Amino acid sequence: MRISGNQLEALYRRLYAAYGPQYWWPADSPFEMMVGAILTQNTAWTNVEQALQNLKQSKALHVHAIIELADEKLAALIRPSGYFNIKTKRLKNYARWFVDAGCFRTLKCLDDEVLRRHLLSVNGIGPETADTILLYAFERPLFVIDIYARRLFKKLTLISGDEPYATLRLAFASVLADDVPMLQEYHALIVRHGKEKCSGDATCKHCAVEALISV
DNA sequence: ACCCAGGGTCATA
DNA sequence: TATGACCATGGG
Repeated sequence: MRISGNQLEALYRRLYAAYGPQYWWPADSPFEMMVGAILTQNTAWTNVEQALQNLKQSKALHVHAIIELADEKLAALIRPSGYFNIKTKRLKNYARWFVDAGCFRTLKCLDDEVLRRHLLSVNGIGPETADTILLYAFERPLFVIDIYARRLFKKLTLISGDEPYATLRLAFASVLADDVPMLQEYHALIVRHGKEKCSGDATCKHCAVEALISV
């Protein structure tokens, strides 16, 4: 694994030039963002949109509604997002933790690493979900390593792709600027790029981004 | 019909 | 520490 700040900045500029700003995370509130982060685990976002829409229509997209709603009712609402029984438990675990921890008013005052540990203590919140919540709901500076990031950096031969999450996280953290808007945009662009298909002609954005990076 | 998607937990060795 | 099974819908 050999990652340099210059390479990461060059890649960011190339992604931004190709796709422009993505305006992530798509959510009307921080709490909706956190719910979406759990629902999208190993699931296509289009499925999550359906589930979020169901929750909105039932006025259930609120901490207390999640806590009070019967498991069967909640599971039925989030059904389109898949793994609905597991995700029902995870949403409830998270909502209870969030209230017990004092909601945003208290949580936003915690140090980055303390808050991260706290998030990871919730059953159902792993490193990726915790980091997306930290970056987009709590606006903490960090680089999210998801499946798209692994694929892209592997393709660019900057990583092997099977490094543990902690290894990649520390490697990126040591090299990237603590620029929250940039880091939010960076992750969004990587996902956007991952979904983009090759157009087949010379104007292909996908191929332009993946061309060799000269530092 | 098959494959995978904006992961994480738990049991096993 | 490191694999493997499991969870489940919807779109290509």
